[in-house]
Amino acid sequence: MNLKLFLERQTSKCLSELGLDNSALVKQSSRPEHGQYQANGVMGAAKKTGQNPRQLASDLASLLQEKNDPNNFELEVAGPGFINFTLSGEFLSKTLHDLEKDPRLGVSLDKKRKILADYSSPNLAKEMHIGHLRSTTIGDACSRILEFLGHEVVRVNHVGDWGSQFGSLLAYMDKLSEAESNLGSELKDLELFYKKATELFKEDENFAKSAREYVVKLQSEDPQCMKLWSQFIAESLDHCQNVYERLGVALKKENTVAESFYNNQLNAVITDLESAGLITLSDGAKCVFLDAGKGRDGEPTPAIVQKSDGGFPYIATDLAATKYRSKALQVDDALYFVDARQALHFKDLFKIAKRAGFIDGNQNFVHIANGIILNKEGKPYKTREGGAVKLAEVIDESISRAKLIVSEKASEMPDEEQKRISELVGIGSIKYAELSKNRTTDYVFDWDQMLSFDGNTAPYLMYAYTRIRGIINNSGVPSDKNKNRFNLTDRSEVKLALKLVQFTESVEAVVEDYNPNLLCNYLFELAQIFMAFYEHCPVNSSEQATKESRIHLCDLTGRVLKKGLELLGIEVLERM
RNA sequence: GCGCUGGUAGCUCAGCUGGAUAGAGCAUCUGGCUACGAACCAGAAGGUCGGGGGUUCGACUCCCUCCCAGCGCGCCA
Repeated sequence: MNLKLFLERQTSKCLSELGLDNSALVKQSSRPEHGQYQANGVMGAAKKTGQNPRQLASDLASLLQEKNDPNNFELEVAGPGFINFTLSGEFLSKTLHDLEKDPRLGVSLDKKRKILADYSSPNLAKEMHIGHLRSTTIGDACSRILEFLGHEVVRVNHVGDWGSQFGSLLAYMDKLSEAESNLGSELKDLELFYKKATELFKEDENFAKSAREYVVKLQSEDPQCMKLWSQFIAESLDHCQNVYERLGVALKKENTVAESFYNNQLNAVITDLESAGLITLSDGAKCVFLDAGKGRDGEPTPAIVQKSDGGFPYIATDLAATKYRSKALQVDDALYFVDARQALHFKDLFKIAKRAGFIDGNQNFVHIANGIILNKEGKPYKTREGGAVKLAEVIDESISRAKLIVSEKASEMPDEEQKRISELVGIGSIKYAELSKNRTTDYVFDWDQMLSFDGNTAPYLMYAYTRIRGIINNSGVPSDKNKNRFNLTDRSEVKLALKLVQFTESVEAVVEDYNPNLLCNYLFELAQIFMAFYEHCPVNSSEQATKESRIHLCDLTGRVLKKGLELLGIEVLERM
């Protein structure tokens, strides 16, 4: 049961019986002295009708008492008109007992929707770097959570596999194959490959000429060119897939729908825009003028959907994608997990798509913007200039740092197990570092910070889990559920119990605006509360009834931690 | 020039549709391993929430203005 929702409904119902249609605005209390939940809506409601807020709060409290089982919670009217709720131990214990029997841990299913999640979406011309981490981890976590809530999630990796940037790469491949170099091994380091190709482009006239010709060949789908291109793309996709697998990201190759997939739909898109009367010809380019945008010169700026040379800029591809997602896939929602610099692009894109009838009014196409990762100087990494830390490198470094600690703290464990622990701790740390931050703010990349294993980090949560497993394994108590109710006597038991029943509140909060950091906050707080409980309340040395109640509390905490971390895409260990 | 983000403790960040005395982590200081696992716990210290106005019972949150930083704005993706 969602306690917050329960109290909100009860209170709002009573409020409306008093003739007021305001929401009760029930929230988790800001401080323990104010109970466990508080209703903030009374003051606003009183203001509307000119009543005395204290009086209204007190009337409302009486009505609430009357309509509810008096054994459920105590009420207190406080301050200018707050109502504070304190749940009874028995009510909490009962709620917890229900939670224990529920494989979904109190999280109910939503009305099912078909939701497309477009995330990661790297450019295949280059190796994945640190900048791709946000979209990838946030998109993945949100997808997992939406699935858990019962939605059909269509994962899409909209990779960049087309455009003029491939000219140099293909020309370089051509050059290498002529020189009979080992193309395969050259391609292993995509970053270096890209760098060499761009350098040649700058320095070598002939090469530059060849590169430009390859752009044309690519557009006309020249067979020899397409062969090289396919080889390159396959190599690059393998690289991405390798990163996803190492990171434990649920993207599969079959989730890839590359830009080139839409090539044969682009002309139709332009025709659609023309028949919708949206196209204006300007300097030979086909443009859509939107009311809002003004450029540097104060003139309205168009979105160019077809260049004067007949080529298509990426908004054309994206328009084709919205149409495809809407009409062919028939999604209810489409979430684009892409960095905030694209905000204007998506604003234009969705506006045009709506006007052209690609998206209908019931569909939500929305840009879930994430902040960008900055370098030490506080500047964004420029993809085109390179220099961004490779994602594969971050993974390697994190695992090797974890290895160092594991070999020190768990030297008695077999090498295989140490290796496995290092991997999960290393990967978990990276993902948690990313997910626990607010999605929208930019942050400076720092090795030590991202790969820290102390405090509010993945290892802390994983460690809490191993402590729980340790207790349970030593307890000798069989893990059959449906036991008696919890016996919550110590304050730290009550705190833990309350936190556990709030799991559903945090999961639901995430999808309200796609903020996985809210779940991270919750899990960290849960682990902290558990740690305090662990210090205060002996489990296995307590007398039988207390021991059993506490074992169940531990077990439930473990289940919530495991589930929560799983929703973030992080695995737990039995010991570490 | 216009637009979009953001500015909270020494550092990195939370702060949930306006709610009660602004919270964590790291770093610093003090205490705790013959103890269900010290990747931990208990405690201390640390703040004009960028500045200034305004709205109201109440503002980190909403409005205005200014300052600072980053990003975006006609043929790159």
